Order: sequence, then structure tokens, then C-alpha cells
Amino acid sequence: MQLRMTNQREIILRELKKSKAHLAADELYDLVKKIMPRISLATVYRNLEILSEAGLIGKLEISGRQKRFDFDVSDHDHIYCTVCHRVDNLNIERKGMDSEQLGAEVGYTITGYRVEIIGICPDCQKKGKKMEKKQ
Amino acid sequence: MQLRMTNQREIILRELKKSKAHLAADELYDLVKKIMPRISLATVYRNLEILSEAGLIGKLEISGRQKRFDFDVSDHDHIYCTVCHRVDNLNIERKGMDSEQLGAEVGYTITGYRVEIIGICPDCQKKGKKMEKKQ
DNA sequence: CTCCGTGCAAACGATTTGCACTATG
DNA sequence: CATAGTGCAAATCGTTTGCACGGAG
Repeated sequence: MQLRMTNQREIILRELKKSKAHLAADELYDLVKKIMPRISLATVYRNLEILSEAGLIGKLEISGRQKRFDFDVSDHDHIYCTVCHRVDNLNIERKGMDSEQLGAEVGYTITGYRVEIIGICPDCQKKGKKMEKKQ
Repeated sequence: MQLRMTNQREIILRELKKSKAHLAADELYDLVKKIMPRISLATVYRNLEILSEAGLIGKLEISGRQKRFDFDVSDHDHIYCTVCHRVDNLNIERKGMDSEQLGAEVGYTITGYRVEIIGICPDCQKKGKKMEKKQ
């Protein structure tokens, strides 16, 4: 099964990288549609899946919501806003965590791990304060 | 808004605790239906939400499609099997992680964080080996 | 007797799939 | 020219909601 670099695949990849954000499929679809108006949402889904399997982008399965896709494939963690569901990158020093050993204790073979910090992003904090005043 | 301890709520809570597992709503629904056959799936969803808001159970919004609910409300992390989607408890020493400070660096107000180890559980490792032999 | 909770069915949002057609390598 | 990829619509999966009725406090 070889990958063909189709026009739609190329644009999807390029627009995600260009956005420098952690977009969900439908958000990226809106961007890509501006360039290629007849593209289908299914194609965006299919390609995001394929590109992440190929290691060209990252897949973020956070919080049982929409999957988001990461333009940055280097090793890093994420911080998640519970209000607007935005995701930002984070650099955590992962000292003192031996995931292999922890997994071994419960009989698991470890393939990776994920640290996710949860909070409220700067924008939503501002909006929250406005709301308070109104009420 | 006070909580009423209805029959269905009591059974849902009891069966989750009894299972000692991280069940998804439909799995718990199957269990509870054996005891109260006319219960509706919507009731299970509503109660799981309410019980987790009340702090009587934990809600897990980790990888995978479904939310899972935790019989154990004490502070701990989780390990997730990518093959069967099962979740187990884990005790990680969270040394060397100052989530407050990390959040502050990107302007977030932190409400919590989540560490999730990802791998393949003992059962699926066994099954995997069987599959290999067959092929 | 007051509302919170329930069952049911329908609605919903995100994602996937079957199909016939298109176009890459 | 074989076969991976596409667009479209319908299907699916997990979850939520509106509504009229039922039962806990």
C-alpha cells in the first residue's frame, strides 16, 4: 500500500502546517475548501488519518471530544482549555517518570504516554471576567 | 438542586463500584439492565454525569471514543490499552511536575492535569501471539 | 404537592463507509 | 492501466434532549 501525493492530500498537509494550530477535521475542511471548493469532508478525515499513520502529522485524542491534528510531530505535551477546547503546545521536562517500569508493574507493554494539562486559556479568562460584570 | 437517591441511581452507583472497572455507559447499562430491565440508556448517561459532578464517581475523558467512569475517586492516573480500550489504574509519583508553573508560562489558569500511559494490556498481548501463530 | 427523575423516541455531532467515478504513478 | 484516492450520500456510533408521566422527599 503506497501513498500517492494527491492534490487534496498536499493541500491538507500544507494548510495544517501553515495554521500552526491544533485543528479539528471540520476546521481544516473550512480552510481547505477556500483553496479547493469541491473537496469533501470525508476526504479530509481520510487523509488526516492516513497522514498521522504515516507520521507526517500528529493525532490528538483529547477528552472524548473531537480529534485534533498536530502540525508539530516533535515530542511534546499539550495544554487544553476546558472552555473553548483549544489546545496549545507545552514543553514538559519528563524527569522522574519511568513509564516502561510503571507499565511493567501492571503487565502492559508500553507504546507511549501523554501528559495533558487542563485549564482555562488566556482568552477565555478575559471573556469570563466580562461575563461576570454583565451579570 | 438537591439529589434524590432513586432506585436506578443507587443501582448504577452500586454496580459500577462492584465492577471495579472503568466502564463505558453502554457496558454499565448492560449490567444494570439485568437487575432493572426497563431502565433506559438515557438514564444511565444522565446519572453517570450527575454522579461524577457530585464527586461520587470519576469521569475519564481519555483516548478512545467513549467516556469511561471510574469507581475509584481517589487521586490516581490511568493506563490505556490501544487494542481492547480497557483502562487500568496506576499510581504515579508525580514528582518534578509543577503544572501550575507550566500553565502560567502560556497564560493558562490550571484546574488539573492528566497523565495517561498507553500500551497493550496483558490479555491482548497473549491474543496477539496466538494471532501470529495462526498466520 | 412539588419538582426531580424517568422512559421513550427523536435529534445530534463527529466520524466512517459503500459506491461509482477519477487520476496518480 | 492497475489500483489508491475522491465526492457524495447514507450509515453508524456515542451521547443528548424534549416531552409527558412517575415517584421521592
